[in-house]
Amino acid sequence: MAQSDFFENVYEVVKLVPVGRVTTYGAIAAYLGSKRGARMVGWAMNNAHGRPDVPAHRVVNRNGVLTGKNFFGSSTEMQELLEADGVKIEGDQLVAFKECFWDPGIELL
DNA sequence: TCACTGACTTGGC
DNA sequence: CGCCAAGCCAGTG
Repeated sequence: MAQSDFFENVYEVVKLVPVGRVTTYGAIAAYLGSKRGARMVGWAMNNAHGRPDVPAHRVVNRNGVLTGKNFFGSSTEMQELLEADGVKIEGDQLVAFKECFWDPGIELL
């Protein structure tokens, strides 16, 4: 395994996120079986930098805020990528986040 | 081997 | 309504 099955699992879920949709750390963590393990998802995203196939910009916190935008090349790069996907951002926060939310535990069910 | 940290979440004050 | 503290999992020092 590259890093861990946990990380690989997170990558696959994020890669499965359709364009124009977003998911949350908690949703992925819950999908993996660890609701509180949302932190690990963020950690996986950090490792995701070596995975260009993993659109980490489509992963936000439960509030729909681009928490990890600072981890990107530019603080606005995450927002630009999301807007390019067709998502609207306002004040580092997702607009109509509920409508754009993509839950793997439901969509992939 | 133990301890700390971290892109979160939830609850309490 | 806003801030603080605790919990969880895995990786790195």
